[in-house]
Amino acid sequence: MPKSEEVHLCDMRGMLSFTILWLLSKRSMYGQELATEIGKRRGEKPNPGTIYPALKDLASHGLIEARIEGRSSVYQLTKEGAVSLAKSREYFERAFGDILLESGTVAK
Amino acid sequence: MPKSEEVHLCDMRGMLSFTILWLLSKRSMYGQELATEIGKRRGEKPNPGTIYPALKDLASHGLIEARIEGRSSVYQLTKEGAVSLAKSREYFERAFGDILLESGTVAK
DNA sequence: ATAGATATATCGGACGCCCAACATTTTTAT
DNA sequence: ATAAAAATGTTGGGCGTCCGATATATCTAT
Repeated sequence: MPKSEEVHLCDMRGMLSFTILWLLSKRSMYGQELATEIGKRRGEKPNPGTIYPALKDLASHGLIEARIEGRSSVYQLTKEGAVSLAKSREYFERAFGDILLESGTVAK
Repeated sequence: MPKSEEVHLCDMRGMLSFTILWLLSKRSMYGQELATEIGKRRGEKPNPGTIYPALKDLASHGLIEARIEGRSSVYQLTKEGAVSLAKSREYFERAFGDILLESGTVAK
């Protein structure tokens, strides 16, 4: 949304690290795979300059780790990452749970 | 979370404007009321330096408007604000809906 | 072998968010 | 009238996010 012609307000940027941890809790992925997956959710695929520094940061804090596989490096969640994800999700639910619930379209 | 002693990763900051618009769609509120309400969700009440600039910004873009009432100024959503909220919520649901759904604790 | 596609990576700049601290105005209590 | 409380507001700094541009290495066609 950032670069859109629209009134831009409510930018909704953020939660990148959280989303990455969540995606990696589903299955191991490499950078571009993550970017594509995030793009599905956001509408626009994040740039390399967005995704790789985020991965580097998460790795440097031990929340994810990479193993090289051919031309790409596949990331997977560590135990610490799983703990961090659980805590983050708890916070996320408390902060935004009812906003999503009330809106009907998420109806189960 | 920002100032916590914890490993701090997955900061989860953000979505302030979105949350404010959503709260104001429930009922009109003044600054400190909004701050308290946000504090319930986040765990910590945001500082004046966080909440007032955000309100000023939203008002300057016509998404909310204030009417002075005694010692406080009460904010309410404008039509433009309601439109912006609807769009933001749409985005929010697409980006994070399934993350919340899967986690059980939001079960309806 | 060469060209194109794929994936990773870094840099500069911008912006929203956020806090701590300080300051001001207005209401309320004594 | 004076003090305390409530609410608003500003300033300075830091951080995560994000883009556009640029660069490099590696696979895969031809």
